[in-house]
Amino acid sequence: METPDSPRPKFRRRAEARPDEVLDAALELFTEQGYARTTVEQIARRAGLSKGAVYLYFPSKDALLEGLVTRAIGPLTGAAFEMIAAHKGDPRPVIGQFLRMLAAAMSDEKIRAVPLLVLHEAPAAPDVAALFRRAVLDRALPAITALLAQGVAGGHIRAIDPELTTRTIMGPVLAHMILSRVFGIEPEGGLQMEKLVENHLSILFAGLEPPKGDAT
Amino acid sequence: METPDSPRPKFRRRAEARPDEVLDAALELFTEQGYARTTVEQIARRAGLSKGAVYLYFPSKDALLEGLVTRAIGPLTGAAFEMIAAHKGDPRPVIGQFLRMLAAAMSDEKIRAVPLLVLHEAPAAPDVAALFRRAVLDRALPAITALLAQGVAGGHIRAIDPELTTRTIMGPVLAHMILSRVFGIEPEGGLQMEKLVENHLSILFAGLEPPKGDAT
DNA sequence: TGCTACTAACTGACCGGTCAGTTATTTTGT
DNA sequence: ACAAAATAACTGACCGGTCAGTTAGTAGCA
Repeated sequence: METPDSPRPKFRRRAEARPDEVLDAALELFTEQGYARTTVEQIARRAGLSKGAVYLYFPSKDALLEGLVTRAIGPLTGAAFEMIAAHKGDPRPVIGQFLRMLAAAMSDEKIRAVPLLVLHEAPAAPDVAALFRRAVLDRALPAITALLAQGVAGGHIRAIDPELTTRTIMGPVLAHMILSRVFGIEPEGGLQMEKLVENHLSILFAGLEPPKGDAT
Repeated sequence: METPDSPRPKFRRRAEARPDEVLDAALELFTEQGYARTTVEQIARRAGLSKGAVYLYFPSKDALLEGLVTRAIGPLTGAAFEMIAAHKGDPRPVIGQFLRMLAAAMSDEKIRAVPLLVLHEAPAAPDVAALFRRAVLDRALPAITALLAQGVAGGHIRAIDPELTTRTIMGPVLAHMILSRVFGIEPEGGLQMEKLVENHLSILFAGLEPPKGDAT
């Protein structure tokens, strides 16, 4: 967790961004081997440090995992989620934007590595899982649910269950990412996250089309 | 893996199903704590045995994990998958059947525990992940893809990408299961796997409806 | 029925290795 | 010279796997 910048170190022997370098190394190794099979010594070596130096920046191995998650969720502001939840009118364009953004993020290895890591280590690290959940899922899912409910109320989409439909919207992207990473399953010719999203959206939008003759 | 029945033991002190009991205990503990944090001693105790006795039935801790997966995928026959792939006509009823069956299976904790375990331990146990992949995913996904391709060719559904659409079909069920387990995220009032599937199918089927005026 | 011989099933102490975390010491920048 | 930064050697706990020995059941025989 704490990247100790508060007690600002007057100078640093080599770089100034040591904690970040350590986290980068840890993320790589955790991703390759999992948390339990990665030793602090390995992390230190990859970051170009000795084991002891790692403990200068992080109080424990667990703190590295926690630090990775807090670093990843840091940039997430509530603003985007609130915009989604507050949208009036046909929700589909917003859903499209959201999914394309999500897909773009999940195509970047550096970004998707953290959620996948949390996924793998959740049973052994429930605190970290809860942290991630609160920062990400507990904000994203209700926003989409509200968006859908508003769309149903306004007659812009069919009368589906807003909460369950969030799964229909996001599930394919998540599943695609997880299957490709965990089992190496990919369509011929790469991950094709963009094509997946477009194909999915075309089905989804058609499936949400309200029946002819209405408008509240 | 090997449950040694071949050299049939003339008699057994207590039950005959000791290896199964050990696997049950292992599955519970692996699910609760993850593989790495579970000790063989814990497994033995929960199965009502000593650690040494576990090694009478399984050559290593890894073999327990492998044994769980082989036990789980044993009942899977190729017949069901072949039936799906060979179906002629509108694929939607078959997709509905398939998803409802999948949902029912994933509602049973004993059944879904194994895929989730594989998911968590895949980076540390690539062999086991590959085993699961070959037995399950490499059979299910191509079957659905073939079913969809046939449906498109016959004009029963819209001209979507068959391979990518498998993700739209299965993703929500998988994501729902994973989110609920990993993060404890559930809709109000339980997992509602059945309701999720019905809601999903209604959107999906409408989204696959072919445009008016065709039929090959 | 009761005794002996036999063995499958099981136990728990132990060994060897690993690794998170600590500390005494050295290096480096100012 | 001094202190921050970093190191490398070390410690102690933990755990997978082994094995010599114990227990509880069966079989055969009288």
